[in-house]
Order: sequence, then C-alpha cells, then structure tokens
Amino acid sequence: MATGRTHRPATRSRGIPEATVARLPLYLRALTALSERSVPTVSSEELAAAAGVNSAKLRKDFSYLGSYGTRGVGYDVEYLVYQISRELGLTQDWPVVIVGIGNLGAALANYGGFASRGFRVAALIDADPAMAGKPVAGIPVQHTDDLEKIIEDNGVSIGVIATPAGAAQQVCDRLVAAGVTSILNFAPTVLNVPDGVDVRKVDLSIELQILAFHEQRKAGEEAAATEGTGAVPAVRDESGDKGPDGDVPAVMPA
Amino acid sequence: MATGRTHRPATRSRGIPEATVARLPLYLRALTALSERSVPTVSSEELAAAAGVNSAKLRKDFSYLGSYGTRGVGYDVEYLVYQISRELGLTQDWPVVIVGIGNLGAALANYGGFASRGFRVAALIDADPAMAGKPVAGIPVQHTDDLEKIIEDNGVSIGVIATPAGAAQQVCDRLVAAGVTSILNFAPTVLNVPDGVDVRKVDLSIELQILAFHEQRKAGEEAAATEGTGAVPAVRDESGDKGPDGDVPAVMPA
DNA sequence: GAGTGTGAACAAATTCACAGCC
DNA sequence: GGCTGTGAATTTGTTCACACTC
Repeated sequence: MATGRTHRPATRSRGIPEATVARLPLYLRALTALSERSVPTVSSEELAAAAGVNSAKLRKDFSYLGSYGTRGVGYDVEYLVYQISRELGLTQDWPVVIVGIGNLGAALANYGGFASRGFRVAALIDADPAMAGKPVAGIPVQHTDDLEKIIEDNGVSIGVIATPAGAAQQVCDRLVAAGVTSILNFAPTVLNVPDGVDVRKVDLSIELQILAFHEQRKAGEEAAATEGTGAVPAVRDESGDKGPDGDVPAVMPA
Repeated sequence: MATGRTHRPATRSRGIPEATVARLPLYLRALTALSERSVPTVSSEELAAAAGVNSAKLRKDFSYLGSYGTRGVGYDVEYLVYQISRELGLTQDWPVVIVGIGNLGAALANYGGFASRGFRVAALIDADPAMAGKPVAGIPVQHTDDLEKIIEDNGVSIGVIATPAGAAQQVCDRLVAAGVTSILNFAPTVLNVPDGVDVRKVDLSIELQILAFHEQRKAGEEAAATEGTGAVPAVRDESGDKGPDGDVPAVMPA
C-alpha cells in the first residue's frame, strides 16, 4: 500500500507537531464522550474545556489536520472523531503483545481502554513456566520461548514491556528482532533500540518525583524550613504564590 | 555560574525549566546505578548515554542546578546524587495514598520503586467494603469512608488515583478537600482541581495511540530502502522520539 | 453575531560551539 | 588534552488577535 513517494498528498502539510500528536488522543476521548451523549456539534471553547487545554491551542492543533470546522458553528462531533481516529491510525486494528504478566501486566491486560480504541491484546507472554496456560483477562499466558513465533503469527508491531527492569532490554531486543517497531516500556530502565523503532516510556516513580519537586516548592514557600519532626500537613494557601525564592539548606558534603 | 562553595548557587529555586525537572529523575536513576557500582566520577557524555539523552542537554540541565562538575574530569557521582535528590525533594519522606485497589492499584502498591526513592505508601483505600482489611503488598486496605481521616492522620500531600474513570473526580475532590496538593492520576479522565494543586496523568491508552500514529506513518513509508541490512547497533532511544519523516495517505472525504 | 483558521509575536526548549578551567 | 559551563543560534511550541466565513 504505497503512496507516491517523493510526492506528498499535500492536502495539509504533513509533519504534525509532536506536541499536537500527543494531544489528539485527549481530544478524541472528549469527543467520544460527546458522541455518546449524541451531541452533534461542539465549539473549540467547549471541547477545549472538556479536554483540559485552551481553545487557541486546540484550534491550532486542528488546523494541522485540515479545516474540519464551520465558522460561526463549531465542529461536527462525529466527523471530527473520524478524522482524528484516522489521523492516529485507529481505524485499523493494532494487535499488541504484553510481555511480563505480573501485577502490572495483568492490570494492563484487563484495561478496557485497549479494545475500545483500535488495540487488541493479541497475546500475553511471561517467563514464568508456572504462568503458562493460565488465563489472565480471558487470554491464556504463553511462555517467553515462543515470543518470536507469537509476534510473527499475529503480525504484531506494537509491544508492551511490563517486566522487571533487569529483563527489559533482553525482551526488547527479542521483540525488535522479531519485527516489533513500537514499544511501550513500563520497566524503569532506558532501552536501546535501533533507528526506526519508537519507544515510549511510562515511569511511575519519575512522575512521583516530579510531583515531589513541585510539592517541595509549595512547602518551602509558605513556611520556612521546618522539617524533621512534625511532618506538617501544611494545607496550602496559595495566595500570593511565588515567594521570592525559597531558600534551601544548601548543605554541602565532602 | 555563580559560586562553587560556601555560597549556594543563586540560580536555584527560581525557574528550573519544567523540561529539566522532568529529566532529573532520569539522571538520578542512572547515577544511582553508577553509585551502586562504586563508580566515583562520570562525564556528561557517559551519564547522558546512560540516561538516554544527549550530553549538551544534560550539561545545560545541570547548569540550572549549579556548577557541580569539574572541568576536565566530570561529575562526582555521590555528590550529584545528593544534589539532585535534594533538588527533587527526595531527602524527605513523602507519605502517599493510593486510592482504588484494583489490578492497577495493587500493581502500584507492589511497585518497589516507591520506597527506594523517598516515597512511602501510607495507606491503600478502596470503595469496596469487601476489600477492607485485606492486605495488599502487606498493607491493609481501608475503606473510602475514612479517606479524610487517613489523609490528615498521615499528613499526606500526594495522592495516587487508580479508580475507574467515573469515580476519579469525586475521589480527587475529597483528596483535595482533605489537604492533598499533588495528584497522580491513572484514570482516563480530566481532573478539575483548584489552583495550587498539581495533577500529573498517566494514560495508557494515550501512549498507545501516540505509538500507533508513528507506526502508521512508518507503514505508509515502506518504499525507501532505508538503511542497509539488519544489525544496526545504533544506541539511542527517546520517549516521544520521532524518526525522520514520512507521509501518510491523507485521504480527505468531502 | 459567533466562532473558526491562521499569520505573526512570543516563549520555551534544544542544540551549537567555544571560552575557561583542570 | 579533556570536559564542563554557558551565551548565542536555532527549533519547537504557545498565545494573540483579527480577517474571514457562516
């Protein structure tokens, strides 16, 4: 299924900004909710509020896809759902394998958001022989030995890694060698992959650390450095915000 | 810039770029691994490779924290671990509550990365009375009714929401009312919070959709005889990284 | 009048490239 | 010679504001 190479459709400038791509799923979710409530049209203002962004950004984002709205009216919900789905490649079915069926892998297997969005859990794979054959979310777990065959038989191009950190790179290598070109990595480790393979990572601990950074800053702004004992709940006030600049101990070892 | 010792770097506190903050945990993880191997110093080049970023970016990031390296030598691993930990607020202990102990909540409760990074699971909360008292990851689940009391008694300022989408906003409101000012949201929904409360979200389905977008693009590009044969040892990955660029069908129904 | 679509202004983040120090 | 630290250049992303269409 090719397209003319060296010749662009030119309908709209291809090259949708990465930041926009990352927001399309957000819009899609909001639109799907509207669709289920049979709302026929929506303005950029309303949709932006539902998606948690501002309307200028939303209109700009949509402008990269094309002119799908009607001035003075807004956007047709169904039509926009279709356009965004198509742009994201969700009008086709993506078989996905999940490797590592521990607590997290099981949670992912049970996650409903998959099926409803064009993704299908094609297989669950785990290294523990005791898991083999046991159904999780209605799908029997298969052993890692068969990884390559499973990937090939199902034409899988997207893999999810939910193994312990120590196994992740090895699993990744095997997935890539078997033909997977997109990986969602939940293991807290950096994966090395060849060019042409996309990796996205989700790291719990990183998200918490970012929150802690901001939390610390809030705490440092209202009360001075009063740490140690107490562990004050410190229900924020957040009025004047922006203190001059919190000052931290500045201890310097060594 | 500024000073090196006896005087804290004046550039701190005030305006560390958000993008930099988001990478600090990555550096910290790489540094911790080096520390465990008793590596004394590391260059920006080496550390960058371990963290999966490029060295110029890493040096720039560190420059916002202060001048913690030594020209011609590199960075002292232990010292840097300490500085980044302090900057992120990880030298103190953050009690965290997890609300919604389904598959995902249980996975989070069992996640080891918590304790090792200054976070402590103070309580698990679920709305199902049948769960109450049952231990998950060694911690007894408590009922939602006691949410406010739990938050207050433990001085919790960080909450993790792992409930179904329908319950998330309500749980969020109660957490915030009880004093929580940072929320990590796993439910696929937009949370409304007052000013002063930080929300970060992790959405599985969104990550997959972004991968699908790139995957689709790759598929539509099969024509160019990209690089040579197999085995390309390229060492590089990046979340949200994108390959060269291709084109997509871009059909446009009238 | 209402609300999209978009150039132009602005801001944030990344990369370059090299001076400065060990 | 090796490596950090950082201004300057560049790229990417956001916001403004208004012409234009329905």
